[in-house]
Amino acid sequence: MLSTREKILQTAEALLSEQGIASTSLREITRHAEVNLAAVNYHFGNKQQLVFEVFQCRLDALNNERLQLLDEVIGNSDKISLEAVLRALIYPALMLSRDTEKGGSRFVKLIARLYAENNKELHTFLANHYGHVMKRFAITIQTILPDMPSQELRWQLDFVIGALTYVMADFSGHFSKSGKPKLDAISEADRLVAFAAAGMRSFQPRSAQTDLFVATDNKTQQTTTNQT
Amino acid sequence: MLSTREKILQTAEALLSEQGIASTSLREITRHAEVNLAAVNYHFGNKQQLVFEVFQCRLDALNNERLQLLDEVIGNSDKISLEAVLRALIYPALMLSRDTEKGGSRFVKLIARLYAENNKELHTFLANHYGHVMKRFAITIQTILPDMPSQELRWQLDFVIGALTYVMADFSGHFSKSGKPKLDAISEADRLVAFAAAGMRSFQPRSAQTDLFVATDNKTQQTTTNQT
DNA sequence: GTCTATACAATGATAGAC
DNA sequence: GTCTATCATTGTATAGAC
Repeated sequence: MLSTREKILQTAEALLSEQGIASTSLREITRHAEVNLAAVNYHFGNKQQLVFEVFQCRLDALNNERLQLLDEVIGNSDKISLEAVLRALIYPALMLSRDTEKGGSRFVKLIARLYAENNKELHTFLANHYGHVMKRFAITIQTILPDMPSQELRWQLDFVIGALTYVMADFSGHFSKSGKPKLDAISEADRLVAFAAAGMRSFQPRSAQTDLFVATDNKTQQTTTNQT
Repeated sequence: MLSTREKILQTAEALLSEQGIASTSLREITRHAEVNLAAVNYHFGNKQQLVFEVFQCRLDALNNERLQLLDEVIGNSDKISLEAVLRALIYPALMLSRDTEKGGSRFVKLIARLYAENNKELHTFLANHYGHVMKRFAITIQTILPDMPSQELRWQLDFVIGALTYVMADFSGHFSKSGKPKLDAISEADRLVAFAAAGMRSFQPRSAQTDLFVATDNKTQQTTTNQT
């Protein structure tokens, strides 16, 4: 027999990721879980905390898988390829987002919903649970691309995470009326890996990079890089 | 004197993008706008429609600016550079997201919040208001990179839009406790343009692309491209 | 057509009994 | 730990004034 807390957590994950946060009432959750309404407040404090805890376990599992893959990549060869590292970052996430059996795809949509809330609590929450993972990836990549300033690397990692989040949440179809033929997770991940790797490798110290742009009469092209 | 409808729209934009959708009640909006609560339902039907209309004018302005820039790029030279095209896509959005004076940055956060709702109405809404813009960019890029299959181009454009959305909403700081020194919009846009251009140019027909990956025992690397 | 006052069901949250 | 009862607030709907 599951504890009241567990019953709430499992029911909440299913309902929240299926219907969204705002559209799922605590009463609906407790009714399906066959527990009392007040039990939510007793065990989790309020609705937001419940939502956080719902995906915390999933988030930890995802990041652990990423780190394990990264360890394998580092351990298996002394010359690490950039693609392999990016793969360790991207694959687990995209596989999870395409896994309908264990509810992974629903969970991913829940993450996307949470993203948009964009509040302070979520900020610190993500910093605590994602921060060390991103840092490890950044450090590893820096051994592969030693000429890239660490700040530049962080921006580029943001680009990659942004693109990943976007395709994970399946926003992709939004811009075409017809929709788009689905690709399997592997192919889609491979494409993103190749795209990201090329983008990262393209970096070269400022100067030769801006010639190609067509000039607009905006502010002058001041580009100060404060770091080596 | 502003019409009731206008007062609601302006107040709603400010409050919604500042506090989020769920946290802003219709009563708060009407109180600040000094109009009656029922006026919202009369003029907009319901809360969701109000939210849509709030950013519709902003969205149109953004896309018109993009298309105008694209026209300039196409008109000014017979050999169009990929960077210039991506710039027309990225610059207006990133400039808007960094414009605190005219409320652009707040508006951008509102977009990000809406993204996560991920409902059917928003899907068709975005298809109607973004679809033709993306199509024009895709067509233009295809003249620059004629060897890229149009499907591949759509995925890559999704990657770019994803990365753009991410940095626009300023999610960037989420993964580090310390935060990150802000860059001006121009520099950040230039970085994303260079990153995206390199990623797009990196495409080459399947086969030579997968060698570098570390093998996992997942599904075989089936990648069918049904389109030229 | 435009606006107002009012009512209603549902929600998240809490206090207190057991 | 669990439950009942209750609260203020929410989005929405309607009837009627101008």
